[in-house]
Amino acid sequence: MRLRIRFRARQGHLNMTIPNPSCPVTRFAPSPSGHLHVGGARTALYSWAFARGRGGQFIIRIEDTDQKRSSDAASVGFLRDLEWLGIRWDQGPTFTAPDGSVVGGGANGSYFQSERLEIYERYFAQLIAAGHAYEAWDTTEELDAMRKESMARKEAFRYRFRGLISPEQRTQFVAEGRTAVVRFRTPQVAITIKDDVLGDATLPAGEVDDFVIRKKDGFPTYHFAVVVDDELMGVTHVLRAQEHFTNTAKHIVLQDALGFRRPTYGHLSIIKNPDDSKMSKRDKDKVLRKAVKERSLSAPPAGTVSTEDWGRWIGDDNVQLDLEAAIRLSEALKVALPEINVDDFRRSGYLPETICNFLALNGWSPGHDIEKFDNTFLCERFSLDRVIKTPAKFDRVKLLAFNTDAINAMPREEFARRCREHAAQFRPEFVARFDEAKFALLMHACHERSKTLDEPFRTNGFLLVDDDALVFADDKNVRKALGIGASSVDGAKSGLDHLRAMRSILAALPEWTQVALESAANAYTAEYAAGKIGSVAQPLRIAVSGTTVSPPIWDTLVLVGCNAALARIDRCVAWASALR
RNA sequence: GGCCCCAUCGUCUAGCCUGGUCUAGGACACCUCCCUUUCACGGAGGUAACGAGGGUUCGAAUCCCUCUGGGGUCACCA
Repeated sequence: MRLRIRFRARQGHLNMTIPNPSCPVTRFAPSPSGHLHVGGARTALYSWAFARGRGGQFIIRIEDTDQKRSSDAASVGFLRDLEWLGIRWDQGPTFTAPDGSVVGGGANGSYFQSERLEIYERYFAQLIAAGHAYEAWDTTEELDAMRKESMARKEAFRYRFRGLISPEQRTQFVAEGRTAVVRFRTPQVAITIKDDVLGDATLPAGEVDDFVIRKKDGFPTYHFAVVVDDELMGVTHVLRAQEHFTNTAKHIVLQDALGFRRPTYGHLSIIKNPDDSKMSKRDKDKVLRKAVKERSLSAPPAGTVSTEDWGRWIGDDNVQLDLEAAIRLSEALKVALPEINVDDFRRSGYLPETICNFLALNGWSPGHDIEKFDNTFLCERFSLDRVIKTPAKFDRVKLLAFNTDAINAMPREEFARRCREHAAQFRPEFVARFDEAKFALLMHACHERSKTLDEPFRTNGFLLVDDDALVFADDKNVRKALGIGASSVDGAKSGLDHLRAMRSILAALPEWTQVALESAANAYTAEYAAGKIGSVAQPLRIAVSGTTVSPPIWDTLVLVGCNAALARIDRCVAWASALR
């Protein structure tokens, strides 16, 4: 059995760290396809906090044994998202953080499974020599047929050892062009899984079949690689998604056959969507596929997805569109993409510390009605016995409330600084449009009413449009504020009348500042609007922003600027006059 | 379907292990009122849960059993 794969790196993997039993070693081991989603982020957070709070080590390992689905870009994305959340690894792929510090490295590398093939080979050989594993030559078609047969008998298909083949038979298979996989010869005994979250569970004998440990392409399967690497990297505690719970039996029999130690396991319940479906990294694609199907589209809308990508994507439900393409397609199809990935939440302006806090609370609680805490507190207090066993729904509304609280509690300068960083990445048009002072004013004006770092930009698009291009909303609120369609009571002035009057007053102002604007408006209001500032402010707001919602009006007027404000008022007066 | 796991307000959860202090606490959402130049924030109230049925016990959200409901898993994916 000789591998034809070239090893990319092989440094360091013989230096095995002997863990101090009092210091736990945990790991987060994503497979690099798609993006880090909130479920994975929570697993990473718990694993990190568990090790950190106990003076242990936290490892990142990239499980890229599926050549078809793994990508380097995804690996980098995972690392970036983790680092952004404040989850830093003691060992793992090296990564340069935005602040310039380097995370990762370590003596137990490589931390990419695709670079550890040589190691796995040794253990395959060990297992085969001991009679714990054997070559199996079945073709995919043969296996499918066996599965079908089992299904017809209403039984679960379980592959069993079917006796050693003769050397002649083996030669024959090779001549036919067949390639063998290696299967583990699972002992037919009951297996007890010890789990610090779910408690212990015993699988009856015969539940686990002779599963594949080495694929045709020479790569180990997940089960094999995870067992070998956890042992070699000295992992003491494995926290992972509940979908792996039954798999643990496979890992246990493998560990026993290999003479490895058993880590302590903790399986975390899944995180669900509000509609009870499983929250998955494929949810966005699911939404898009549904929309495509409903519209019976046979080709991608122009400018969204390349024909090649489209074909691949349509042909295989496991294929995910990259984010940019997904966003373009969602806009073309007019459907909203659910926020699933850490990256989605960052784009939407959520704070990493809030995400961590909220994620931690989704499945764990410190007790005593404590809800708001930081990662330091989490590390100090996190324990497996307080992890919830039941699946939880991810409540974006509550997350937003947490984010709002965190933003409101932030010092003004910090809010401005972080918004600017956000804008630099996601809203460059605002950075380009405003000078330092005006940008600061926008931040100040929006701070207390912002729920995310993105909100000052998302809600104030009117600041960017040309005066000629501003669209005035023709809705109930606008009509009411302008007095359109209403008959005058006792000769009182309408909002539109106030707007016309204020136009002249504003045009004559010696300086365009909040103080000057406000005092001029107050003076006018006292005399002509019975002191009701709202009846004057709202028409102005509509004129410069197009709607009845904007930051505080005097700030808004300064942000828009004198000339633009007057031009907009003129346009608004003309527009509203025509409405009557 | 086989196997495994789970079960408190609409949602996230505290309480359960070590039965009484639980006429079940907090948070988000929702409703009412107040504040207010819009939106948002904020303030004061309010509605709202132990899945069902059996036990055990003086006493059960807490312990046991059954049912029901939910989840996970049965790949050469992880």
